This record gives sequence, C-alpha cells and structure tokens, in this order.
Amino acid sequence: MSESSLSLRRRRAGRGREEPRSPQDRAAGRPAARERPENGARATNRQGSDKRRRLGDKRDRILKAAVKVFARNGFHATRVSEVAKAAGVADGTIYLYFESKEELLFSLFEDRVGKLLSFMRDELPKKPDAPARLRAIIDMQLGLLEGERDLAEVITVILRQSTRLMKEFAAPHFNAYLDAIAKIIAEGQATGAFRQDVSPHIAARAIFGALDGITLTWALGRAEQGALGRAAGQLADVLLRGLAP
Amino acid sequence: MSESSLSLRRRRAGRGREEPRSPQDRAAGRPAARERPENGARATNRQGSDKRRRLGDKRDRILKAAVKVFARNGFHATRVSEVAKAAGVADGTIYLYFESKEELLFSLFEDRVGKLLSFMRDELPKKPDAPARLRAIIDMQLGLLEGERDLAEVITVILRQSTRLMKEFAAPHFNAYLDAIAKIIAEGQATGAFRQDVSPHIAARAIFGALDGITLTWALGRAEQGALGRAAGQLADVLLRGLAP
DNA sequence: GCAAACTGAGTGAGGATTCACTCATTGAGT
DNA sequence: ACTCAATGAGTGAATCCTCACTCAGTTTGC
Repeated sequence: MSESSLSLRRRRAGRGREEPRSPQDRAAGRPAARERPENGARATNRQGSDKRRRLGDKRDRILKAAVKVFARNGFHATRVSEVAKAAGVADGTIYLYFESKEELLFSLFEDRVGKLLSFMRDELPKKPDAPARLRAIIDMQLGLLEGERDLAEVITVILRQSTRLMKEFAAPHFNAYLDAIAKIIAEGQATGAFRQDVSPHIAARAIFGALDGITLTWALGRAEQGALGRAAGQLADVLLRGLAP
Repeated sequence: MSESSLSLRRRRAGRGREEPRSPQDRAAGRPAARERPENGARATNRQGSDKRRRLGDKRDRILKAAVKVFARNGFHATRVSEVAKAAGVADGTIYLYFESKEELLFSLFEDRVGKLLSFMRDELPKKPDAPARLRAIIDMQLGLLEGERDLAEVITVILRQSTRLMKEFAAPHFNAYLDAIAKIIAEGQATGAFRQDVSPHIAARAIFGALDGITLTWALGRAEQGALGRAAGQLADVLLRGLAP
C-alpha cells in the first residue's frame, strides 16, 4: 500500500499509514500534555513558562517512572514501552529526552547520585574530626536511602546490570567516593584517632562494601522502616571501635 | 563437582518460543547427561583416550571460557557465539551441555560457589571458637578468589545481571551464607566473645558486604597479587576488635 | 556402518528505535 | 479581534537488526 511514496527522502521508506486515522480519537485519548499540579515554586513565571514547565515535567516523570520500573524488573528485563506507560507518555517521547534506554539509566544515576555526593561535600567539612566524619558518611549513605527503596535498589543492583555504565560512568564517581572515605581514614591515622596498621584504601572498600551490602539486603528484603538507621548506628559503633588505635 | 542437583530446571530460557516442541523431550535424550571428565583416574592415558577426553573436556572448556567472556563483557552483552569461539566449539555444542545461556551462568555459579560452601562446611567446625571461625570465613572467601580475578568478577558483578538468577537461585545460597555468618556472631555473643549490642544479622550483612566490596574493587581494579590476602587480615583485625565486648 | 558428538548456517522472536503524522499553541497579518 | 500559517512536542505503529536457539548434515569413535 504505497499511499504517498513521494516522501522517500528519509533513509528508510516511510512507514505506511494505511488508514487516515480518525481525526478525533487523539484529542480525547490523551490530554496528557495539559495537567500536572506541579510545585508552585515557579510562581513568578508567566504564561510562556507553561510550555517550558510542561517540558521539564515530562523528563522528570520519565525518570521517576524509570526508577520504579527498573527497580521492579531490572534493567534488561524492562521494556522501554513499560517505562513510557508508567510515565504516561508515548514510547517515542522518551527519545526526545534521552538518547537511549541506557542513557536513561545513566541519567537516573547521575541525577540521584549527584545529589548524594554534593550533599556529602557540603556536610562533611562541618564535622570536627575523622571519627565524626566517618560516622557522618555512614549515616548519610544509609539515611538518604531510607524510605527510597526503589532508588536504593537501582543504585545497588540495577546499576551493575549495565556493564558499560558500571565501567565507564560509575567507576569514576565510585572511586571518588572511595577516595573520600580513604582520605578520612588517613586523616584519622595522622591525628592518632585511628590505628595505623590498616590500609586506608582497604578500609574504605570494606566500609563501602558494608554499606552497600546492608543496603542491598535491605532493598531486596522487607525493607523495614528504621532498619537502615539502626544498622547505621551499629555499623559505625563496630567500625569506630575496630579502628581505634 | 556440581551438576548433582540442578534443582531449578528451566525450560524456556531466553527468547520464549511457544512452539509445541516435539514429543520427544530434550531432557531425556540430551547427551549432555554424558558425564564430565571425571578425570582423575586418567592414569592409563593412551591414545584412544585422547578423543574421549576431549569429549568430556568440552563442558569444562565451555565453563572456563564462559567465566572469561562473562567477566569481560557482562552477561547480557556476551553472545553465546563468543563463548563458543573462546571455548573452541560450535555454538550448538554449548546447547548439548547447557539448556540455555542463563543456565550456563547458573552452572558456573553452582560449580564454583558449591566448592566454597562445602569447603566451609568442612573447615569451620574445626575451628575452636567464634572469633577463629569468623576469621576463617574471611580468609576463605577472599583466599578462594585470589588469583581468580575473572571468577571474582563473575560472582560479584555478573551474577547480579541476571535478575532471575539472583532472585531464584542465588538468594537461597546467599541467605544460607548470611545465616551461617550470623550464627557465628550469635555464638560469639553467647560465649561472651563478642559484644551484645549488635544484631547478628546486621553484622553478617555488613561483613558479607565488606568482603564483597573488597572483592569487587579488587576485580574491577588492578587486582594485585596478594592484595586480597592482606585485605583479609586487616579486615579480620578490625572486625574482631570492633566486635570485642 | 551405526550412533553419538559435533557443527554452524539459518530461523524467527523480540524489542529498541525511528519518523510520518497530529494538533495545541503562537504570533503575524489584516 | 480574528484568521491562518508555522511550529514543534508528542505519538505509536512499523521497521529492522540482533541474537538465542534449532536442526539437517558431517565427523568421529568403536
């Protein structure tokens, strides 16, 4: 059924639309564009912002939906169409905001983990000494994930499902984080707060791993409220005592 | 070796093919049943056995190749044909020994982790008290992987790439392992060797996570010889001190 | 010469991505 | 104020490519 095959300018012959869709079904079907209560933060913006907001809004909805769906099904088992459905947009819309399914996971990670890291950069310097900082890191990492089970699952499990993401993108952040912890340990050793006979790097990896392991089992398990907070306290107690000179 | 109890028999693995297979089900006739090398009593290795050995050898060659390729590319990015090529066999041959790509990962896991678990079951009871047992677990887990970087990567990273494998198969072993650690902690608390104010479960998760984290960064990083052994000693020192009453 | 083991080109399911098309908005022209 | 062309976000069915898996045929072992 050729239809109007004069439009072969594209690489591939046009998708043949057999029937001229009913002109009306669309309007009724998806008024999606309009709506969204949205934060009143943008109060001062005038009408022009409507479109702008709507636009930014979609991206956010897609990200939120992606966290949920990825957490439930894993990265590979998740169909882009599922994310689209969960976000209330069309499949194609996702590609207006993200290059690919992988880049979606990528953005998710950057978006959320970026927040965690910058928060940490802001808060840590306020702590007086190495032990306090170490405790703060533990509290932060576990505290921020408490109540965000989906996100926790994405970070601990899903992230590792994309080898490329893991190796190309996450590794640097990951190492930066490890280095930050190692630096705290080294600092503590310099001031005599921590024992000298452990490698800061090894300790950092072990601490990170412990946090990750606790988060993982919490996320995969029943994820009781408060459990992470309790765990954080205990872990910090044991570690600080173990690291004491 | 493994294979003894492939409890989770999976039929349709990857691409679901609905087609009503022929009456003669594969399971029965599968030559795969053909035992593995069972090499050991290979004393009288004469010429005739050359082929024979090659034959039994295949399964093992495939497993070894799979560890390597999975570690390099990840589970999903690995093509079955790559594994076949690395093993020096045809694509189809893999299906004589394994039901599906997933079952290949599955077998890999069972094969290797089975060793760790049984070793543990044999060795742990020989240790006198809880602290010694805890140290033994740490030494074992890290010691087993030292020098087996690919395997380490498969266990720590790749395993999590198959959501199903993770949930259906690994979880039980995983929990059994955690419980074993938790039991040691509880034991130590009962005998007064460990402080009372930490939850054995949380401690177990943290310890496992620490081991996992060390292994992970070691595997993804430069994987220096001896590093894991050193790490094991330090981790044990810190933990035992931290857990002391 | 037969069966078991092996091979590898071919099959087809599946799913990410594309792109021709819709239509609410915008704003220029009258 | 009122067309009406232009715009481009949004849509989703169609496309096309990638593999996991199959099986007809070949080789090897006895």
